[in-house]
Amino acid sequence: MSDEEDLLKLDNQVCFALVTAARNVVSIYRPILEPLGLTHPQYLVMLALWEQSPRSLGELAEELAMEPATLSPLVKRLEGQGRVTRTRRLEDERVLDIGLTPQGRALRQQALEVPRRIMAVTGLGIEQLKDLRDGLQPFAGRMPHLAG
Amino acid sequence: MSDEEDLLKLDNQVCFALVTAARNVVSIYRPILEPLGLTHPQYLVMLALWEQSPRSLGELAEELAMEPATLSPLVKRLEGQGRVTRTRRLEDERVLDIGLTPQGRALRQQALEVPRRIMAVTGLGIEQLKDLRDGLQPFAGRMPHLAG
DNA sequence: TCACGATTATTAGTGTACTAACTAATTGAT
DNA sequence: ATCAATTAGTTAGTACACTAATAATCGTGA
Repeated sequence: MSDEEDLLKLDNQVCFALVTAARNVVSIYRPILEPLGLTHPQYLVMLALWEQSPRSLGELAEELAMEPATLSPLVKRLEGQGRVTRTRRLEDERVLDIGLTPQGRALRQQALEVPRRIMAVTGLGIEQLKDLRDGLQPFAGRMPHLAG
Repeated sequence: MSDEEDLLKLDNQVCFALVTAARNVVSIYRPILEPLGLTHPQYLVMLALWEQSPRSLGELAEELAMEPATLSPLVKRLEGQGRVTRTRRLEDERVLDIGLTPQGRALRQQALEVPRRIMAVTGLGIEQLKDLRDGLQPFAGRMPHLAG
Protein backbone atom coordinates (compact mmCIF):
# COMPACT_ATOMS: atom_id res chain seq x y z
CA MET A 1 0.00 0.00 0.00
CA SER A 2 2.03 2.92 -1.25
CA ASP A 3 1.32 6.61 -1.06
CA GLU A 4 0.24 6.42 -4.64
CA GLU A 5 -2.41 3.83 -3.85
CA ASP A 6 -3.82 6.03 -1.11
CA LEU A 7 -3.90 9.01 -3.43
CA LEU A 8 -5.67 7.00 -6.09
CA LYS A 9 -8.31 6.08 -3.54
CA LEU A 10 -8.79 9.67 -2.37
CA ASP A 11 -8.94 10.85 -5.95
CA ASN A 12 -11.58 8.25 -6.62
CA GLN A 13 -13.64 9.35 -3.63
CA VAL A 14 -13.56 13.04 -4.51
CA CYS A 15 -14.43 12.57 -8.16
CA PHE A 16 -17.09 10.06 -7.39
CA ALA A 17 -18.70 12.31 -4.78
CA LEU A 18 -18.66 15.31 -7.07
CA VAL A 19 -20.00 13.57 -10.15
CA THR A 20 -22.74 11.66 -8.34
CA ALA A 21 -23.74 14.74 -6.36
CA ALA A 22 -24.22 16.66 -9.59
CA ARG A 23 -26.25 13.79 -11.03
CA ASN A 24 -28.34 13.55 -7.89
CA VAL A 25 -29.09 17.25 -7.92
CA VAL A 26 -30.46 16.94 -11.43
CA SER A 27 -32.54 13.93 -10.36
CA ILE A 28 -33.93 15.79 -7.36
CA TYR A 29 -34.94 18.77 -9.47
CA ARG A 30 -36.44 16.72 -12.28
CA PRO A 31 -39.88 16.04 -10.76
CA ILE A 32 -40.07 19.55 -9.33
CA LEU A 33 -39.17 21.31 -12.59
CA GLU A 34 -41.23 18.96 -14.72
CA PRO A 35 -44.53 20.81 -14.09
CA LEU A 36 -42.77 23.99 -15.25
CA GLY A 37 -41.70 22.23 -18.44
CA LEU A 38 -38.02 22.85 -17.74
CA THR A 39 -34.96 20.61 -17.54
CA HIS A 40 -32.30 21.55 -15.02
CA PRO A 41 -29.94 23.25 -17.50
CA GLN A 42 -32.91 25.12 -18.94
CA TYR A 43 -33.79 26.22 -15.40
CA LEU A 44 -30.29 27.64 -14.95
CA VAL A 45 -30.64 29.56 -18.20
CA MET A 46 -33.96 31.02 -17.12
CA LEU A 47 -32.51 32.00 -13.73
CA ALA A 48 -29.74 33.87 -15.51
CA LEU A 49 -32.20 35.63 -17.80
CA TRP A 50 -34.48 36.62 -14.92
CA GLU A 51 -31.45 38.31 -13.40
CA GLN A 52 -30.69 40.22 -16.58
CA SER A 53 -32.03 40.26 -20.12
CA PRO A 54 -31.67 40.60 -23.00
CA ARG A 55 -28.13 39.34 -23.31
CA SER A 56 -26.06 37.94 -26.13
CA LEU A 57 -25.69 34.22 -26.41
CA GLY A 58 -21.98 34.58 -25.77
CA GLU A 59 -22.42 36.60 -22.58
CA LEU A 60 -24.97 34.09 -21.36
CA ALA A 61 -22.63 31.19 -22.10
CA GLU A 62 -19.83 32.98 -20.28
CA GLU A 63 -21.91 33.53 -17.15
CA LEU A 64 -23.21 29.97 -17.17
CA ALA A 65 -19.68 28.66 -17.73
CA MET A 66 -20.74 26.63 -20.72
CA GLU A 67 -19.75 26.55 -24.37
CA PRO A 68 -21.77 28.62 -26.87
CA ALA A 69 -22.14 25.44 -28.90
CA THR A 70 -23.89 23.79 -25.95
CA LEU A 71 -26.10 26.76 -25.20
CA SER A 72 -27.17 27.34 -28.79
CA PRO A 73 -29.55 24.37 -29.22
CA LEU A 74 -30.69 24.68 -25.60
CA VAL A 75 -31.87 28.24 -26.21
CA LYS A 76 -33.54 27.19 -29.43
CA ARG A 77 -35.68 24.74 -27.47
CA LEU A 78 -36.65 27.49 -25.03
CA GLU A 79 -37.61 29.63 -28.01
CA GLY A 80 -39.70 26.75 -29.34
CA GLN A 81 -41.51 26.67 -25.99
CA GLY A 82 -42.23 30.40 -26.24
CA ARG A 83 -40.20 31.37 -23.18
CA VAL A 84 -37.39 33.15 -24.97
CA THR A 85 -36.74 35.34 -28.02
CA ARG A 86 -33.75 35.13 -30.35
CA THR A 87 -33.04 38.31 -32.32
CA ARG A 88 -29.99 39.58 -34.17
CA ARG A 89 -28.66 42.82 -32.70
CA LEU A 90 -29.05 45.73 -35.14
CA GLU A 91 -25.66 47.36 -34.46
CA ASP A 92 -23.82 44.08 -34.92
CA GLU A 93 -25.62 41.32 -36.72
CA ARG A 94 -23.18 38.69 -35.50
CA VAL A 95 -24.67 39.07 -32.03
CA LEU A 96 -27.76 37.09 -31.10
CA ASP A 97 -29.69 38.69 -28.27
CA ILE A 98 -31.61 36.34 -25.99
CA GLY A 99 -34.60 37.94 -24.32
CA LEU A 100 -37.68 36.88 -22.37
CA THR A 101 -41.20 36.62 -23.69
CA PRO A 102 -44.05 37.67 -21.38
CA GLN A 103 -44.63 33.96 -20.83
CA GLY A 104 -41.01 33.45 -19.89
CA ARG A 105 -41.14 36.35 -17.47
CA ALA A 106 -44.32 35.04 -15.89
CA LEU A 107 -42.71 31.65 -15.26
CA ARG A 108 -40.61 33.22 -12.53
CA GLN A 109 -43.56 33.30 -10.15
CA GLN A 110 -43.84 29.54 -10.28
CA ALA A 111 -40.08 29.16 -9.95
CA LEU A 112 -40.08 31.03 -6.64
CA GLU A 113 -41.58 27.95 -5.01
CA VAL A 114 -38.86 25.63 -6.25
CA PRO A 115 -36.20 26.23 -3.55
CA ARG A 116 -38.51 25.49 -0.64
CA ARG A 117 -39.63 22.28 -2.24
CA ILE A 118 -36.02 21.28 -2.78
CA MET A 119 -35.16 21.94 0.84
CA ALA A 120 -38.19 19.97 1.93
CA VAL A 121 -37.21 16.97 -0.19
CA THR A 122 -33.54 16.96 0.78
CA GLY A 123 -34.02 17.99 4.38
CA LEU A 124 -31.16 20.45 4.00
CA GLY A 125 -31.18 23.87 5.62
CA ILE A 126 -29.95 27.22 4.44
CA GLU A 127 -26.69 26.98 6.39
CA GLN A 128 -25.82 23.58 4.94
CA LEU A 129 -26.46 24.86 1.45
CA LYS A 130 -24.25 27.87 2.04
CA ASP A 131 -21.46 25.66 3.37
CA LEU A 132 -21.71 23.43 0.33
CA ARG A 133 -21.66 26.39 -2.03
CA ASP A 134 -18.59 27.83 -0.34
CA GLY A 135 -16.81 24.47 -0.28
CA LEU A 136 -17.30 24.10 -4.00
CA GLN A 137 -15.90 27.52 -4.84
CA PRO A 138 -12.38 26.34 -5.77
CA PHE A 139 -13.90 24.18 -8.52
CA ALA A 140 -16.94 26.19 -9.58
CA GLY A 141 -17.52 28.69 -12.36
CA ARG A 142 -15.33 29.15 -15.34
CA MET A 143 -11.81 27.92 -14.71
CA PRO A 144 -9.24 30.22 -16.31
CA HIS A 145 -6.64 27.56 -16.98
CA LEU A 146 -9.15 25.57 -18.99
CA ALA A 147 -9.63 28.34 -21.50
CA GLY A 148 -7.47 27.63 -24.50
CA MET B 1 -41.48 37.82 -1.04
CA SER B 2 -37.94 38.92 -0.37
CA ASP B 3 -37.29 35.67 1.45
CA GLU B 4 -38.28 33.74 -1.62
CA GLU B 5 -36.06 35.85 -3.84
CA ASP B 6 -33.10 35.22 -1.56
CA LEU B 7 -33.78 31.51 -1.55
CA LEU B 8 -33.99 31.45 -5.32
CA LYS B 9 -30.61 33.13 -5.47
CA LEU B 10 -29.02 30.70 -3.00
CA ASP B 11 -30.57 27.79 -4.83
CA ASN B 12 -29.10 29.13 -8.04
CA GLN B 13 -25.65 29.49 -6.50
CA VAL B 14 -25.56 25.98 -5.06
CA CYS B 15 -26.78 24.28 -8.21
CA PHE B 16 -24.55 26.32 -10.41
CA ALA B 17 -21.49 25.61 -8.27
CA LEU B 18 -22.20 21.91 -8.16
CA VAL B 19 -22.92 21.46 -11.83
CA THR B 20 -20.01 23.56 -13.06
CA ALA B 21 -17.64 21.95 -10.57
CA ALA B 22 -18.55 18.53 -11.93
CA ARG B 23 -18.06 19.76 -15.50
CA ASN B 24 -14.74 21.34 -14.58
CA VAL B 25 -13.49 18.16 -12.97
CA VAL B 26 -14.18 16.28 -16.17
CA SER B 27 -12.38 18.98 -18.15
CA ILE B 28 -9.37 18.87 -15.85
CA TYR B 29 -9.09 15.10 -16.16
CA ARG B 30 -9.59 15.03 -19.92
CA PRO B 31 -6.04 15.87 -21.01
CA ILE B 32 -4.56 13.68 -18.26
CA LEU B 33 -6.72 10.65 -19.05
CA GLU B 34 -6.45 11.11 -22.79
CA PRO B 35 -3.03 9.37 -23.05
CA LEU B 36 -4.59 6.40 -21.24
CA GLY B 37 -7.42 6.33 -23.78
CA LEU B 38 -10.06 6.80 -21.08
CA THR B 39 -12.90 9.24 -20.55
CA HIS B 40 -13.70 10.25 -17.00
CA PRO B 41 -16.68 7.90 -16.57
CA GLN B 42 -14.60 5.09 -18.03
CA TYR B 43 -11.86 5.93 -15.52
CA LEU B 44 -14.35 5.57 -12.67
CA VAL B 45 -15.40 2.18 -14.01
CA MET B 46 -11.79 1.01 -14.21
CA LEU B 47 -11.12 2.23 -10.66
CA ALA B 48 -14.07 0.18 -9.45
CA LEU B 49 -12.87 -2.91 -11.32
CA TRP B 50 -9.32 -2.55 -10.02
CA GLU B 51 -10.80 -2.68 -6.53
CA GLN B 52 -12.77 -5.82 -7.29
CA SER B 53 -13.46 -7.96 -10.34
CA PRO B 54 -15.17 -9.71 -11.90
CA ARG B 55 -18.52 -8.28 -11.00
CA SER B 56 -21.96 -8.26 -12.59
CA LEU B 57 -23.02 -5.22 -14.54
CA GLY B 58 -25.76 -4.60 -12.01
CA GLU B 59 -23.42 -4.67 -9.03
CA LEU B 60 -21.05 -2.34 -10.83
CA ALA B 61 -23.87 0.07 -11.67
CA GLU B 62 -25.00 -0.01 -8.04
CA GLU B 63 -21.56 0.86 -6.71
CA LEU B 64 -21.05 3.59 -9.27
CA ALA B 65 -24.52 4.99 -8.55
CA MET B 66 -25.48 4.91 -12.20
CA GLU B 67 -28.19 3.22 -14.20
CA PRO B 68 -27.46 -0.14 -15.81
CA ALA B 69 -28.72 1.35 -19.07
CA THR B 70 -25.98 3.98 -18.87
CA LEU B 71 -23.26 1.54 -17.90
CA SER B 72 -24.10 -1.04 -20.55
CA PRO B 73 -22.81 0.79 -23.65
CA LEU B 74 -19.95 2.28 -21.64
CA VAL B 75 -18.67 -1.18 -20.75
CA LYS B 76 -19.09 -2.31 -24.33
CA ARG B 77 -16.68 0.43 -25.42
CA LEU B 78 -14.17 -0.70 -22.80
CA GLU B 79 -14.52 -4.22 -24.17
CA GLY B 80 -13.91 -2.89 -27.66
CA GLN B 81 -10.69 -1.32 -26.37
CA GLY B 82 -9.58 -4.65 -24.95
CA ARG B 83 -9.59 -3.50 -21.32
CA VAL B 84 -12.57 -5.49 -20.12
CA THR B 85 -14.31 -8.82 -20.68
CA ARG B 86 -18.07 -9.37 -20.86
CA THR B 87 -19.19 -12.95 -20.13
CA ARG B 88 -22.53 -14.41 -19.19
CA ARG B 89 -22.37 -16.18 -15.85
CA LEU B 90 -22.83 -19.95 -16.21
CA GLU B 91 -25.07 -20.43 -13.19
CA ASP B 92 -27.37 -17.60 -14.23
CA GLU B 93 -27.27 -16.49 -17.81
CA ARG B 94 -29.12 -13.26 -17.10
CA VAL B 95 -26.02 -12.00 -15.32
CA LEU B 96 -23.21 -10.40 -17.29
CA ASP B 97 -19.88 -10.58 -15.50
CA ILE B 98 -17.46 -7.75 -16.17
CA GLY B 99 -13.80 -8.68 -15.70
CA LEU B 100 -10.39 -7.26 -16.53
CA THR B 101 -8.13 -8.31 -19.37
CA PRO B 102 -4.36 -8.42 -18.71
CA GLN B 103 -4.20 -5.15 -20.61
CA GLY B 104 -6.88 -3.63 -18.40
CA ARG B 105 -5.04 -4.77 -15.29
CA ALA B 106 -1.76 -3.35 -16.56
CA LEU B 107 -3.35 0.05 -17.11
CA ARG B 108 -3.47 0.55 -13.37
CA GLN B 109 0.25 1.30 -13.24
CA GLN B 110 -0.22 4.30 -15.48
CA ALA B 111 -3.29 5.39 -13.53
CA LEU B 112 -1.29 5.62 -10.32
CA GLU B 113 0.30 8.79 -11.65
CA VAL B 114 -3.01 10.51 -12.33
CA PRO B 115 -3.77 11.90 -8.84
CA ARG B 116 -0.44 13.68 -8.47
CA ARG B 117 -0.85 15.29 -11.84
CA ILE B 118 -4.34 16.43 -10.88
CA MET B 119 -3.10 17.96 -7.66
CA ALA B 120 -0.32 19.69 -9.55
CA VAL B 121 -2.74 21.19 -12.07
CA THR B 122 -5.34 22.31 -9.54
CA GLY B 123 -2.90 23.32 -6.82
CA LEU B 124 -5.11 21.55 -4.29
CA GLY B 125 -3.68 19.58 -1.39
CA ILE B 126 -4.79 16.38 0.28
CA GLU B 127 -6.57 18.17 3.11
CA GLN B 128 -8.60 20.34 0.77
CA LEU B 129 -9.64 17.31 -1.21
CA LYS B 130 -10.72 15.50 1.92
CA ASP B 131 -12.76 18.51 3.05
CA LEU B 132 -14.47 18.69 -0.30
CA ARG B 133 -15.23 14.97 -0.28
CA ASP B 134 -16.74 15.20 3.20
CA GLY B 135 -18.74 18.31 2.33
CA LEU B 136 -20.32 16.54 -0.60
CA GLN B 137 -21.36 13.50 1.39
CA PRO B 138 -25.00 14.58 1.92
CA PHE B 139 -25.47 14.61 -1.86
CA ALA B 140 -23.11 11.88 -3.02
CA GLY B 141 -23.60 8.22 -3.85
CA ARG B 142 -26.93 6.62 -4.44
CA MET B 143 -29.77 8.57 -2.90
CA PRO B 144 -32.39 6.24 -1.43
CA HIS B 145 -35.37 8.52 -1.96
CA LEU B 146 -34.64 8.66 -5.65
CA ALA B 147 -35.05 4.92 -6.12
CA GLY B 148 -38.53 4.19 -7.28
C1' DT C 1 -44.49 -29.23 -16.85
C1' DC C 2 -46.03 -25.14 -17.94
C1' DA C 3 -47.39 -20.60 -17.10
C1' DC C 4 -46.43 -16.43 -14.53
C1' DG C 5 -44.04 -12.95 -12.26
C1' DA C 6 -39.54 -11.23 -11.03
C1' DT C 7 -34.81 -10.19 -12.26
C1' DT C 8 -31.10 -8.72 -15.46
C1' DA C 9 -29.45 -6.55 -19.27
C1' DT C 10 -30.27 -4.12 -23.63
C1' DT C 11 -32.43 -0.92 -26.96
C1' DA C 12 -34.76 3.39 -28.28
C1' DG C 13 -35.28 8.05 -27.75
C1' DT C 14 -34.31 12.68 -25.52
C1' DG C 15 -31.22 16.07 -23.64
C1' DT C 16 -26.99 17.92 -22.26
C1' DA C 17 -21.77 18.81 -23.00
C1' DC C 18 -17.54 18.76 -25.33
C1' DT C 19 -14.21 19.50 -29.49
C1' DA C 20 -13.38 20.68 -34.11
C1' DA C 21 -14.64 22.50 -38.30
C1' DC C 22 -17.52 25.77 -40.61
C1' DT C 23 -20.25 30.17 -42.11
C1' DA C 24 -21.05 34.92 -41.73
C1' DA C 25 -20.04 39.45 -40.20
C1' DT C 26 -16.84 42.94 -38.56
C1' DT C 27 -12.43 45.10 -37.94
C1' DG C 28 -7.83 46.50 -39.30
C1' DA C 29 -3.98 47.13 -42.39
C1' DT C 30 -2.26 47.87 -46.33
C1' DA D 1 -11.01 49.22 -51.48
C1' DT D 2 -9.61 44.89 -50.59
C1' DC D 3 -7.73 41.13 -48.20
C1' DA D 4 -6.41 38.98 -43.72
C1' DA D 5 -7.49 38.23 -39.03
C1' DT D 6 -10.82 38.14 -35.55
C1' DT D 7 -15.26 37.34 -33.53
C1' DA D 8 -20.04 35.17 -33.04
C1' DG D 9 -22.85 31.37 -33.75
C1' DT D 10 -23.92 27.02 -35.79
C1' DT D 11 -23.21 22.25 -37.23
C1' DA D 12 -21.23 17.57 -36.91
C1' DG D 13 -19.73 13.92 -34.31
C1' DT D 14 -18.77 11.49 -29.82
C1' DA D 15 -20.04 10.28 -25.18
C1' DC D 16 -22.80 10.35 -20.94
C1' DA D 17 -27.23 9.88 -18.36
C1' DC D 18 -31.98 9.29 -17.88
C1' DT D 19 -36.75 7.05 -18.78
C1' DA D 20 -39.53 3.69 -20.88
C1' DA D 21 -40.09 -0.32 -23.34
C1' DT D 22 -38.25 -4.90 -24.66
C1' DA D 23 -35.94 -9.38 -24.47
C1' DA D 24 -34.04 -13.18 -22.19
C1' DT D 25 -33.68 -15.99 -18.30
C1' DC D 26 -34.84 -17.80 -13.85
C1' DG D 27 -37.74 -19.51 -10.02
C1' DT D 28 -41.93 -20.91 -8.34
C1' DG D 29 -46.55 -22.66 -7.93
C1' DA D 30 -50.63 -24.71 -10.05
